[in-house]
Amino acid sequence: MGQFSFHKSERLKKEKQIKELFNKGSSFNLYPLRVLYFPNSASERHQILFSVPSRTFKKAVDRNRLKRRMREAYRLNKSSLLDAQKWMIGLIYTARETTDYSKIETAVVRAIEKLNSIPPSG
RNA sequence: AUCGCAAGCCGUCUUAUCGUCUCGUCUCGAUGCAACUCGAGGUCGGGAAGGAAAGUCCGGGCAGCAUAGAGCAUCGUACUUCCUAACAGGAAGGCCUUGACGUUAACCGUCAGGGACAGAAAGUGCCACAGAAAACAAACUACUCUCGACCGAUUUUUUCGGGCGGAGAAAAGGUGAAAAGGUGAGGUAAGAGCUCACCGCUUUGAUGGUGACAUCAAAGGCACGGUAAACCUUACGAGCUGAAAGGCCAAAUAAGCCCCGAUCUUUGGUGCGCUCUCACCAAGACGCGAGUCUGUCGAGGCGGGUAGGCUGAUUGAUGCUGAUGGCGACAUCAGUACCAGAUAAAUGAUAAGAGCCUGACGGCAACGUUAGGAACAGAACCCGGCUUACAGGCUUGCUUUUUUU
RNA sequence: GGCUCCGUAGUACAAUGGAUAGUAUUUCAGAUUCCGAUUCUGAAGAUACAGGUUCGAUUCCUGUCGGGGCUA
Repeated sequence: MGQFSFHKSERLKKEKQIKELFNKGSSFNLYPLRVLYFPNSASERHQILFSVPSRTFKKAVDRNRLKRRMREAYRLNKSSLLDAQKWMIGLIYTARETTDYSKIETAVVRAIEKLNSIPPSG
C-alpha cells in the first residue's frame, strides 16, 4: 500500500464507532474545521470521517466538493501522523462559506500536528 | 450585416504526477483431495454523473399486505378523435378569445398568441358600495287619460289648468362588474315582440363529418343575469403501502409484570371508511340478580435483546443507424451496441497546454501581446412525462435598422 | 430516500371572498417628571414570490421559493 493511498478500511463507517466518537471524544476548533478525536481500539489503523452539515450548505455539489478537498488534504499529509496512538478522527466543516483547497490543507496539517502533541493515554 | 423573439440541438478538450470505486484478468496466501470459496496485491486491460441527475408535481414497472357482493361516502379527471404500458403528458382537429394586417358600414379572411373549454331551463347559496330596483320581477319617481268627482280661470255651452282617487303600461330614471334581447320602422291615449325587417337566442329537421362541430331550412316568439378555481349534478377512473418495500444468512431471543377492552345464544362479535345483504365465529364455575373468579382473544405500556452481511440492483416500455406506414404524436421490421452502480455514500487534487468569451494595448486587416472569466448543478431501485435553474455556442423561422445588386 | 404540515408588522396571534388588513408588544416623536420608570397622545411598520378564476383575493386554484415535523 503506497504512502498516499486512501483505502476503505481507513474510513470510519460503523454506527457504533461514530456514536462513541461523538459522545466520548474530545475536540478542538481550527478554522474552518472542528476536529473530533478518540482512541481507536477496534482497528490497527487510524480511521477518519469527513462531514459537512447540510444545514449550512444546501446544495449537494458544495458539500461533496468540500468533503473531497478535506479527504485529499488528509490523504497527502496522513504520513506525518504518528502511530503511537491509533485514533478515530472526525473532521467537521463548520465555516459558513466555501474555502479553497490551500486553506483547508493548512488547517488539516495543523490538526495533525496538534494530534501528535497529545500524549497517548493508558 | 445588425437587433430581438420563438423552437430545436450542444453544453469544453488534451497531457503528466498522486489517488478513489467497479468489472475482468494475473500473481501470492488461507481452507482443502480439488476448487467455482475467502483475503491481499499488480509498471495489467475496460468503464465511471446530467440536460436537467434537481423539484417530487403526475403516471407506470416491481414488491409486500389486503381482497364475498351491492350501494353510499372519499379522492381525482372533464371540447373531440387519436398516440401510449399509463398519465393532469403528447399529436391533429373543433369552438371561444386577444392583437396585427387586408377589405370595409359591418360580416369576413390571413398571420401570431391565449384558453381547467361538461352542466347555471335539477336544486341550494352568494352578488359589498352605489343605485328606484340585484333576480318568480315587483314597489318608487316620472309618463298617459277611451275614467270619476272637486277646486280655479273663461263662464251659457265649451275649453284650459291644478292636485286627489281610479285605470293603463313597463318605454325613461345620473348608479354599477352586471339592469331583464339589440337597431330601425309601423302602431298607440301613452306604450310594450304588440306587429314587421335584419342580427342574436331557443327548438326541430335535413346534409356533411368517426366525433367535437359546421352549413342550410322551418318554427317559436323573448323565456333563460353572473358565479360550479361556492356547495353540487352528470360521466369516467381509483384497494392500501412504498426499496428504510420485500427475500436469504448470521447474531440475539424472555419469560414476566401493569393497564384497558371484548367474551357465554331471541344476543353479540369479525370480515372494506359507512350501510345493507351474505358468510364465519362465540367459554366454564359461583350467584335469584347485579356481579365475582378462572380462561380465551385483542390493543397499549414497562422490562430485556439484536440492529452486521448478501440480495433486491442495473439488459431495459434501452440507446444508435436505416427502411416502411402515418398529416403528426408514434408504430412495425432489420442491423448494431452493452454505456455508472456507490451504500457514513465512489469522478478528486496539483501543474502545463489548446480552444471559447470579455477588457486593455498595437495593427487598415488577418492577427499578436497581456489581464481576467467559464453557468445551472452531483446518480441513491428503474423508466415515461411535466415544471423550474442555466455562462456560452450552433441551426431554422419571424421581426427592427442599414447597405449592395 | 419517502410522507406530511405551514408561510400576515421586528415578535406573538386575528380577520365569512367586500377594500382603511385588526389586537398586544416593539421602535420613534411629543406630553407628564428635577431626571428616569409608569402612564397618556400621535406616528411608523406586514399578507413569501409569480400567474390565474372572480366585478373584487390574506382567503379559491396552479406553479416556484423558504421553513418545520414524522419515518429503520
